[in-house]
Amino acid sequence: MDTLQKDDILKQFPQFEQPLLEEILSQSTIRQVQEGEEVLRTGQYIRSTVLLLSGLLKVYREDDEGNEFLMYYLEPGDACALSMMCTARNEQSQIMAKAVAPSEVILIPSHLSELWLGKYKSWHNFVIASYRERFEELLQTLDSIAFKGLDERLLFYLKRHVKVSGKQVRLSHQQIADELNSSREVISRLLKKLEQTGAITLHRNYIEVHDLDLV
Amino acid sequence: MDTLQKDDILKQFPQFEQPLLEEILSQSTIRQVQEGEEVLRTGQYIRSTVLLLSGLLKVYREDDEGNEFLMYYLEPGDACALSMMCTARNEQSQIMAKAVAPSEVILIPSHLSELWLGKYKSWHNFVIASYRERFEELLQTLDSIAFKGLDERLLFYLKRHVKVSGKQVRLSHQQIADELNSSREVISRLLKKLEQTGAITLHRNYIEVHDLDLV
DNA sequence: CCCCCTCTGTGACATCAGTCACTGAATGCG
DNA sequence: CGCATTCAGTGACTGATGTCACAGAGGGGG
Repeated sequence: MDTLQKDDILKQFPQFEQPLLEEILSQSTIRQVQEGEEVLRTGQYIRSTVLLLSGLLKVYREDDEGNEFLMYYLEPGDACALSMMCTARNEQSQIMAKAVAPSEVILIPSHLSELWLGKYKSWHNFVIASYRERFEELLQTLDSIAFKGLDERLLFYLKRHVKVSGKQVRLSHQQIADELNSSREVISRLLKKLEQTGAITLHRNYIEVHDLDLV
Repeated sequence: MDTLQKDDILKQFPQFEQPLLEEILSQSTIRQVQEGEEVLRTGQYIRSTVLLLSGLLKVYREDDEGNEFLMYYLEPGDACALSMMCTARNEQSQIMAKAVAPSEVILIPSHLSELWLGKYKSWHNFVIASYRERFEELLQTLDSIAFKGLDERLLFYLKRHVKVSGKQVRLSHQQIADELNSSREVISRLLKKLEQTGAITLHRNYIEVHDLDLV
């Protein structure tokens, strides 16, 4: 069992040094997360760094009235950059993370992830790279909200979704509307227009994507 | 002169260890920046980590059509987190940074700032803290764009401006509109409304802020 | 002191997005 | 099979923001 887990981790995090992998195996816990389950909540204290072993997480922001918008997805091999930062100062999460598929996450106690920064070069590089990648993705999201109309944002959203989970987008219009902080009717109309261009085909509860770059 | 500079640095970065300060003094360059001058440009390769010694920088995003929006301000003692991250991989800047007042910046060659992460605990903490603070500010900006109407965003903008440069806001309506990616007429109207509540008084080329929390 | 240029104020209108009200279609369950 | 529930489609309306056109105010330089 242990060796199996080790292989799993190795596969997703091939860049880690051998001794680091050993430490991860012996010191961290692996948690199974169901689809729809929350991994991080806004306001929660963070005591672990979160690495994703399998599945898919969405990281999003939620305001006081329950509005939300998607920041980015985390795929196997990714880490929640925010959980690394909060960790260092024992602070509260500013974001929500929820499994959109059954997932396995590795929880590394804060003090270790902190310690490893100095101890393992590969860990240090991984943390810096994670910060940077998330920051960049966040900037892209920000751009699309700040500069683009809903039609382009929808395209951007669909492209990203296709990238992480394929051309069968299994989402209702309502779910999409939520993640874009919009309303169902509006999304329905825009999707209809997209269908008319031939880029997608609409079905109940899922969308078949053909080619979004045509548009 | 050297000792004067050292005192200056000490004053803004009291958390740095003595040997680190020595290295900064001997290895980095200090650059005077005029008001309006660009410190970082989108697309530019970054070879230095940027620390702000005096003055004020605004960090913002610009799209292909010249639209912009403000991400946050950097004050003396702050660092450009993005310049730290790009640095590590010799990558291109994703953002713009411009002096909004005459400023002095410290430019630290990338390889040193990288090296110091392992060498100086205080540097390491500083870098992590910078990442985190910028990320949080960016999230706030994002929230206001995603969830709030222009009226609230304007309030948020004014509050932030007051915090970094006082209650005499020396900006034209046009400049504010640019930083919020809006248009002058709209900002004029909203400011007028604010004036009617007594929160501010409008003048040519500047706004006198009384109390923004009244609103 | 006058002229010009920039900044500001304001009404009319256009456009995008959100809301409401309703219909019909697909699915699943008893 | 039939009903209930969820999902999707659509027209009418509203409100916020952006655009256009223009007027007036303030300040600085010749």
